[in-house]
Amino acid sequence: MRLPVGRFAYTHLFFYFYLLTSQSVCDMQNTEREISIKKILDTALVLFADKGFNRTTTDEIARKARVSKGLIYFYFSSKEEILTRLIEHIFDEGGGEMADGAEPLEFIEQLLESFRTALKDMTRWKVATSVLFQNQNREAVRLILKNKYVQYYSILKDQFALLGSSEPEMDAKELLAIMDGVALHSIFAGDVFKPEAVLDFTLKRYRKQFGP
Amino acid sequence: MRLPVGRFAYTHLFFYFYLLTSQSVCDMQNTEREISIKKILDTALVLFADKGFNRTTTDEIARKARVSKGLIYFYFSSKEEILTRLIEHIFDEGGGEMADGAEPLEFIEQLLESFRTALKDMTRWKVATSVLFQNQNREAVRLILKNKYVQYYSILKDQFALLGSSEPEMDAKELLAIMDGVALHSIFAGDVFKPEAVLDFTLKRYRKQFGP
Amino acid sequence: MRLPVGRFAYTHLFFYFYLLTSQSVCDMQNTEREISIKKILDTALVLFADKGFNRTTTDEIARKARVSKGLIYFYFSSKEEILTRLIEHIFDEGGGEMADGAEPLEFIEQLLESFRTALKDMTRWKVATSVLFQNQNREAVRLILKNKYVQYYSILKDQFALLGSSEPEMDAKELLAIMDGVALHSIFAGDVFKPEAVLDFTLKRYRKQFGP
Amino acid sequence: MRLPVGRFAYTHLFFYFYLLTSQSVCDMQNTEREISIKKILDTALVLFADKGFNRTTTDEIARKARVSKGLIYFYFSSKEEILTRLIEHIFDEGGGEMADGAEPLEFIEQLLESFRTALKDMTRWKVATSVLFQNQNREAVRLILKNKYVQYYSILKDQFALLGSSEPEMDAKELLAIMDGVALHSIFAGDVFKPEAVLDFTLKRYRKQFGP
DNA sequence: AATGAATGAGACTTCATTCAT
DNA sequence: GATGAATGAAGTCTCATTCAT
Repeated sequence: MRLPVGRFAYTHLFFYFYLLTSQSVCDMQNTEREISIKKILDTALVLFADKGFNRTTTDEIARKARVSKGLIYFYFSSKEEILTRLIEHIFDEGGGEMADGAEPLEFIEQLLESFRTALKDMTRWKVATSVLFQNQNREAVRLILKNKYVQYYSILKDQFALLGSSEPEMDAKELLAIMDGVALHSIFAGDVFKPEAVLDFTLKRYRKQFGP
Repeated sequence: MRLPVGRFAYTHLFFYFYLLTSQSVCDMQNTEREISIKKILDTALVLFADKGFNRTTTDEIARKARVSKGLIYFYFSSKEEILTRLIEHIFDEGGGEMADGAEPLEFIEQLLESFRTALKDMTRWKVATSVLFQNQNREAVRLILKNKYVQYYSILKDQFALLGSSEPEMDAKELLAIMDGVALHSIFAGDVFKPEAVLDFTLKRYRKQFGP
Repeated sequence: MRLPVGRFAYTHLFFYFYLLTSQSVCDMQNTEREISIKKILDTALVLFADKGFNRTTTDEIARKARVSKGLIYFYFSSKEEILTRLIEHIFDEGGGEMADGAEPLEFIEQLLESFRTALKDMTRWKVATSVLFQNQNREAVRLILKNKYVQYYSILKDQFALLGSSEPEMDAKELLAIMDGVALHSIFAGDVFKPEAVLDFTLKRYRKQFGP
Repeated sequence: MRLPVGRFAYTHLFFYFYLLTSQSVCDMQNTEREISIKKILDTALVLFADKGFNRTTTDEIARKARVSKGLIYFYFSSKEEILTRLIEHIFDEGGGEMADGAEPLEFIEQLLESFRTALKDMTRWKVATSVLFQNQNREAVRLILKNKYVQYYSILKDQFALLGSSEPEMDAKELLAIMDGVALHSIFAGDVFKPEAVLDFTLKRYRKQFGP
């Protein structure tokens, strides 16, 4: 069985944003068109993360991206659309590699492992939340996040079902909550909280509960 | 045994904010001055929660609070100061009551119960993130949150110890993560996610693990 | 013959302003009414001189004068009226003493002497011009200045007539121009210009022309 | 002998400002950019002169210049910067032509003649004082003015020396004082004072004293 | 005589967006 | 494709003035 796990690791909200900022927004850049779009998106991403959506002006995006303001509106219908496209790109981005045909428990282990790795780069998280929370009341943003959430939740649910969980939905939701809760606390109290410890603790519990 | 539980309910980040918004910002309202300030703060709070700080205009605050725009600047030096004063009030607010001398498991039950109640008012949560992640305030706010976190984490840790947990620190941290993770997801996917279900699920696990 | 010379010394624009700032605006202060008015005028004067009319707010006048903003409008119909009353006070202020029954040449000598004295206090002049020029396009201010100018010009003209000048009007106007021109240049180039020297030079010319 | 008289006419403070306002602020106006900047500066100058800096609104500048309010802020960072740029232009402006190799007396005649012409346009003078006496600019402006003063004073002093004056420094200073004094009085009492008369009177005196 | 809370018109400024070239 | 000058609606904030007490 071949699960679409290659992309799974980026399911949850925060983790997605990590990737957002560590990679280039768009890898295709053959035509001039794509080069320009990429320049705009890359620049906007850094600025949105740094100063927030509202405080970033199209003027600054144009200046830093070394394109004219007019060109931005040639490719994007509005500033809002830059944000939307940015978020869509994030979730379409390829993720890390997951062992093919892994056992469910192994799958979760790998997931938490890569999550812990991501957590170590704290500055990345901050950038992510900055973008995320400053736009939480934008309906467009909320919808994307919600859809992605539902989509990936079902994958995790299946894994717990394969593990033999009696309430795979609940297990899936709880794990997602733990991950994002840990990420959130890392931002505020990372120095005293040691977030990775909780992930291990949770994993240990799964092993005891679902292991051989 | 008398635990300082009266304030416990406000431990975690988001829950704090719930209280902020569910109560009146300022209780003294004898003089005209205080009545006006209260009207402005109360109105601003709801609007910030609803639309975010940036999208709320002073014009709208004035209109909804039924005061003139000038009066806002008579009491607050800027829109930013309204936000600052709001945050200060949050952390000065007193908390609710916890059953005195409750059993540890009962204590956690009550905690999750009041948390679930808070979660129902979704718009309230929004103010928290909106306020928290404004770039410029972040460091100051982060410190306050961190201190609160550490302080209340120790209380929860003690409860798990009383329950007979072999790793009370981990249990405490995990529970806090679950709570804030649930809160976070409620914002984005509350309609499909049913956050309260996860809380029950977790509680059931505690009962099985620590119950009689 | 008794000329109204006691007041003459304050004829020209700048010299008037010197007195304005070196003396209290109003000497009567028996009743509470007069005390309050005096406090307001005195405070406004310093502030207008320091920051200019526009940049001085009624709020600041009230605060520094230790009266309420309402009281200012109880005694003055507008901020503009404070300025007008201030300028009127300046021109009504008593001046220095002039030797009674002095010879015309002696009269001019004394005039220039007291003018030179006033010039020494450079900061005073700056304050004067600050108030004066910042309000030059206010018609009310211009009218007061103009009337005073005409009034005192006629006194000086008479003195030159007594001296035997063939064109006393021209002599009077020229002398007034020299005085204010000297004052003006003192502000900008006082350190290199030595304004008092010009006054002596002019006086020497009068002595040669009109003297015995 | 070739005196650097070409620029002499702008020696004294006020006269400088006349030129400022009688000429276009910026001569280059090829590109659209320069045309717009010129429109804004020219309009602002007239308005500042007429109503003073504070009473001139950006709205009015935009309306009279027939550009949008936004365009003003596209080229100038603030209303204050318009003022600053205006002052800079003043001192960069080239001056009029003086008859080459003129006799000293002729030179002074021409000087006073062009000065009298300048005086006729009263509104022009106002911008000078309005601009000059804004508190915040004073020190910077004062220095520029002082340097110009010293520089051109020396030219006038030489002319009086050539005329055979026994005290050319004093004559030079006195003449400069008369000119600026006359200008000053023109503003306040121009309608009754007839400033040009004094200039003729002074010139007549020079003719009698230094003429053939 | 005195207070100070309250008002509202209008100021400066910002910035997403358009459009002629 | 690309530019950048131009727009104008909307925002924050100021402050002279009023008015109930």
